[in-house]
Amino acid sequence: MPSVGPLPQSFFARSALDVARDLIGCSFFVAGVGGRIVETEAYRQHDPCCHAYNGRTERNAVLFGPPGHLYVYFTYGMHFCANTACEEEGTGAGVLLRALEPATGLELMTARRGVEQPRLLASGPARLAQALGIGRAHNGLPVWEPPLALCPRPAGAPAPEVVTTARIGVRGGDQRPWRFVDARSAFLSRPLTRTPILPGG
DNA sequence: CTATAGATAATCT
DNA sequence: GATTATCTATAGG
Repeated sequence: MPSVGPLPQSFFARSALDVARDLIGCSFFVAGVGGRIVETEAYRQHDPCCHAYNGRTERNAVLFGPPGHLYVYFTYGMHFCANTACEEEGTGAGVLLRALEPATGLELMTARRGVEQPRLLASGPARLAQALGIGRAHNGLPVWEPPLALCPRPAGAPAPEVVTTARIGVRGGDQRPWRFVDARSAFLSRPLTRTPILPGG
């Protein structure tokens, strides 16, 4: 019998690289609003681009906590972004949720975002957070309990073609191939044609 | 199509 | 005081 429940905590107790890759094609919902994940980025503790690189602080504490809890941060004076904490407790690693294909709650997402085109609803980490209504109140919540839900790809749904590129907007223009995308998705924050495919990941 | 400026405030040095 | 895992609007080719 196929499992139909949410992803268990053990899913996140692995390398952020593996989690980021395996999250492509899964679905994420906040209070029933969400869709299919098409873009993620991995951040590991000893990578200078990771918020946990300089050690634990009040802001990044969730990254060092148990895996599978949501790390929400505020940046540029106006944007929230959401990650799932990964690897074992005490390790500062996570996966940034960068884009999803809207599936449920289209009307609410449209109202929150103030745009009409489905392409612009959740194609980018701050857009995704705004569309799903993610804010400080969600920081630290486990993703397998309401109001959050992170569900595996339905049995029978085709496996996505996952491709890796450099991460977007990171300091130093770091070129590690730690961005994971569904190569056939039309809902990426940046098209693959402008983000050269890198080997490995 | 690409490039760049401006918004705007928590966080960290 | 500097920086920021971004987004939008606008200007230019």
